[in-house]
Amino acid sequence: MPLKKQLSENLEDYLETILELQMKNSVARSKDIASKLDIKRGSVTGMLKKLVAGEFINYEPYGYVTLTPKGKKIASDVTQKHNFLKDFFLRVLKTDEITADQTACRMEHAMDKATFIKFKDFVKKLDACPYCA
Amino acid sequence: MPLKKQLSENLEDYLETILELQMKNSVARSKDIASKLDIKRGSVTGMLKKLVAGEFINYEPYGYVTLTPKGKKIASDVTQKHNFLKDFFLRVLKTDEITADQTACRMEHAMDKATFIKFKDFVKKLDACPYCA
DNA sequence: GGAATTAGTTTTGTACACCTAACTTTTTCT
DNA sequence: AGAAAAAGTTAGGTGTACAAAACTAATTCC
Repeated sequence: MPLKKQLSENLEDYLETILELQMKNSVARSKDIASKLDIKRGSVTGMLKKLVAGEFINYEPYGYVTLTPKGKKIASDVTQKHNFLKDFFLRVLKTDEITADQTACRMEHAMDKATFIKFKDFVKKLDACPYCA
Repeated sequence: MPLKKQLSENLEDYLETILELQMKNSVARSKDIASKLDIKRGSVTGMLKKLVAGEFINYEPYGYVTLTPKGKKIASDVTQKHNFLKDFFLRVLKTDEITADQTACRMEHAMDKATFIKFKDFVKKLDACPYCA
């Protein structure tokens, strides 16, 4: 299995979930990843192998999952996008919480870094606007 | 092949492309769909079958592709989202044309109807803002 | 410490969306 | 009309990501 440069949206979601679980529980367990992503445990095992192959996580059978620096970087970036987008939907567009979260979850993969930076600047300016706010 | 209620992002892209080709060339041809979506002709045939099965298009082997009312509705909705998002990236965030188009193409599937309406209202307000504009 | 429970793994199979290559139909051109 | 080119189809194969079910390892709890 050759090392891939670019991760699928899917694997990004795994990394995001792993980071979240690490934060909350200090370690990420296969079972919890499965339940967060709403998939079966058996499917997780296979995906973890891919993430190991790509050196995004450290993992040995029956062990805990931890992020490599490379994996952590990606997980952080995706999480940041997620939170920022969610906040925008919630606070600016005033959607409900669940929609905001779901939409952010799908969009976080669609926005490249440069566009995200521009978007952040835009929202910052917006928040300072006496008319729009 | 059972009729599916909800279309995959992929099939939405096909419908969007078919509409675009219909506009431009008055009819949509398999070859042009393939080249627009950057896939092989053989793959298009299979996807057209699915769209026929779901009653999103009219199509018979070696014939032209036309959208059913149902298919046209979806194609129009997606196209509208695409154009609006692209305009936002281009005009408000000031990204380059290609990035705007690509990002819109990925995001158009991620935004549900209600959120899109809120987003449109937001941009309208924004355009009227003396500070932000 | 050994049985029961829980967690993790493996295997087999499915669905989707694509490709290649060979084939057939249609169109074009002389 | 008939050959050549273009367009479309079919069949077989790939990779990704999932499920179900049987299996194995690890934990928990008397």
